[in-house]
Amino acid sequence: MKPTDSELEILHILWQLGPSTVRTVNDLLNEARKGTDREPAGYTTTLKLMQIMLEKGLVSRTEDGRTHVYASVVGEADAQSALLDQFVNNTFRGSTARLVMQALGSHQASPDELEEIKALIAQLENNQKQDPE
Amino acid sequence: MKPTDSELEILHILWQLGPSTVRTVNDLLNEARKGTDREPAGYTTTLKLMQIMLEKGLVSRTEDGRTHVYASVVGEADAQSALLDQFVNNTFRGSTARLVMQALGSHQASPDELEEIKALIAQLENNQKQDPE
DNA sequence: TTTTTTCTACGAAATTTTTCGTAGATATGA
DNA sequence: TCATATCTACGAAAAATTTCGTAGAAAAAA
Repeated sequence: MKPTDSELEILHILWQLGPSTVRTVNDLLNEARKGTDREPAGYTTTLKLMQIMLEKGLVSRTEDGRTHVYASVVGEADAQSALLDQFVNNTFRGSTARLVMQALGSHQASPDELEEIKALIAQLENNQKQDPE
Repeated sequence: MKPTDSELEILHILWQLGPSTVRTVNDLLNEARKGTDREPAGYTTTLKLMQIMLEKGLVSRTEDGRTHVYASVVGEADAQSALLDQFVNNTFRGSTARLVMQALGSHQASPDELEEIKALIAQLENNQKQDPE
């Protein structure tokens, strides 16, 4: 299921920190919002959001005494992959190549990053030759 | 300004068709929705959305007799670039490289597309050498 | 023990997005 | 002409998302 923007914000924190309490998530959330135009979120706001995410199955939780510890159900890479899929469809009409071109063209990647990407392409091409299904 | 999902759906049609009437947009919208799980949109729904987009400055319009002809104010590439920016920030914490890796890794690109991308990288590297600002 | 702090649950207000019904004007067809 | 179809404007309902206040339980501090 597709997380909303706020939900994604929380998932990021869970991915970074691993299983966390609402308090921790809320603190980091507001830390991250400093310097942006977003207002800090109240504690119960974050709590409510995480409860909703639990209902949706986006996160799981375990009890640790009185407090609840939440964890993301999906891994970061899987979620990114799914979101990327939707984004490519929505915004680039399904063309991965156009996305990549746009990304490399208008947003600078460092020489190191370019090297990494080149290496990946080389590897992909290799697989295609050796493993042509 | 950031278009909502529905607004983006309409922008896609305007980009494909160029300046269009509400009727045309609505027809294509519903055509495109066939086969998906989205319900077809009523005419006045699309009309209202496009009026709101006009207020927001996402589209412009001219009168052709009794009907209005709407056009996207931003070009597709510009819009994609802006959306990509947000998406990279939201979903990949700002790392273009990780986005590209993920895109190439889990979503297949054809050999031709890989060639294109390689060419682009070569060009970028060239520019970096010649034009080191 | 008493007060203060820190949790969760929950309802509901506020906001944003999406949908549509109705009214009135203009064109089109019988 | 007269009915029918097509358009815009507009208000407002419906749905989804975000925000927060309050209440009550449990823990921590005084």
